[in-house]
Amino acid sequence: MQIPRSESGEACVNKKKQQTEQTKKKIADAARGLFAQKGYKATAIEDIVKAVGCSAGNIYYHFKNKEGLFLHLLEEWNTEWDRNWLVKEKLYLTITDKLYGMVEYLAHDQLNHPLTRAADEFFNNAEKAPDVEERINVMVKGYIDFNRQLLQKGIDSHEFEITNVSGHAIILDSLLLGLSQHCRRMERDEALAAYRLAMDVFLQGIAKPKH
Amino acid sequence: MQIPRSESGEACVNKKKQQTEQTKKKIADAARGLFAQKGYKATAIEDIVKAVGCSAGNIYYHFKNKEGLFLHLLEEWNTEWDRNWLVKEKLYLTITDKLYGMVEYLAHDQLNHPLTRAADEFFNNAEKAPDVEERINVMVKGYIDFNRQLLQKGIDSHEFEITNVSGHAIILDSLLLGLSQHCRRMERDEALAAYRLAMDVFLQGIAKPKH
DNA sequence: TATAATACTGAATGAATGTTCAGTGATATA
DNA sequence: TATATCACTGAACATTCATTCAGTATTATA
Repeated sequence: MQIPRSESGEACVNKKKQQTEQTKKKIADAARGLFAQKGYKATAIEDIVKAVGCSAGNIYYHFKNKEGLFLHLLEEWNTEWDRNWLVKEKLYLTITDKLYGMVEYLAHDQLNHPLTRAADEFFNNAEKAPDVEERINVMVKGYIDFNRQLLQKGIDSHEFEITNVSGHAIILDSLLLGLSQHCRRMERDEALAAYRLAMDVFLQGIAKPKH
Repeated sequence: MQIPRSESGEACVNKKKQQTEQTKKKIADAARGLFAQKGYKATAIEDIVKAVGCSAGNIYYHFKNKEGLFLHLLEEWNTEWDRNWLVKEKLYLTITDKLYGMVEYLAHDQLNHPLTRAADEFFNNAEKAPDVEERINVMVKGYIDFNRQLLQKGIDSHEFEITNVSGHAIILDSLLLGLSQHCRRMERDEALAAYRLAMDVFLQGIAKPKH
């Protein structure tokens, strides 16, 4: 790894870096669209090649392989989601509201961003290299941790009264994961209603017992 | 379709019918094991051929194609499940207990019967012929109807007090669907605990508000 | 300017595998 | 016994597709 000298060399070194970044982005953008539209397996490298207008070799120059390209897209999507959520989160005061806001955003994001379908196809595919398995595990842990933190905050603020936080974090993720699969068979409004109802049930399910 | 004359011809006609049934069963059994072990896509017809000891053509003589064979296994599994549940159900008096019993049985069945994994792979695969899509839709509707009926009974017996029965039926199925996917990353005991906790949350989530 | 490093090409590779079909032997029917 | 139906064979077919790599073009370095 070389660091360009900031005075003279910068523009020159950047020309390559910029080119790489630009190409990577072009590939990623085309791939994202195709994966979302056709699914993971049904999208051939050849399709991406045509869409980008570059060679197949170039894709393998910038990404390890098809799996690596797809994982890159998923990780990009996750960081983007986190970034946006950090802004939205501030709009809600209670954790209960945050959870409602979260599923609302999640539902909108998934409904507008059909990479979910390809992701489910990818995650549920049985044949996976160990390094891929590992990157998926990290992602799943991330989702559950996200839930855990939210739930913990709700406990701290005395909105819920659960003890098994990790367990409930998985329950919540399961609910949302299953729902995202069912929502494929629904209209938009129906799907949004289902997400809200799911959160109703979950929140009542972890609510403090009324005395 | 010819009906064998019961007196003289029976044994003769049955010889073919029996052979067909026997072969179909042999293929189904071998395929079930392989799909469960290796997943849907990773199981080649060739593998099944080797396991059964018959020709590839024979499989296509008895089943329309690979998808048809797999769907046959799923439908077989479902009817078996229903048949067993009908017996078990009687052990539980309240609907609440029935629901706990149901997830318990579901969890055991899925943990012992790893066809679930292949099923998820199959269901989540993007490329499906229209007739396959249809058979899957029928199955999914069946799962939701099953939940709906249980919930309706719980309403009739005044155990719950929900109005949107169909919606809750989907929520319950989502929860169980998502959970079955998470449980792949768990130990057996952990998975069983997760199923129970899920039902705790769901039941409290639809419980009558205490006055 | 010469050399090195980088970005990119695209045809060739190579393996996997679902499905078919002409043909064979066994079984039922007349 | 002759004919028709059925259960079965298995090699060949047809297609798909991720991945590689020897070589070219562009850009940076000394």
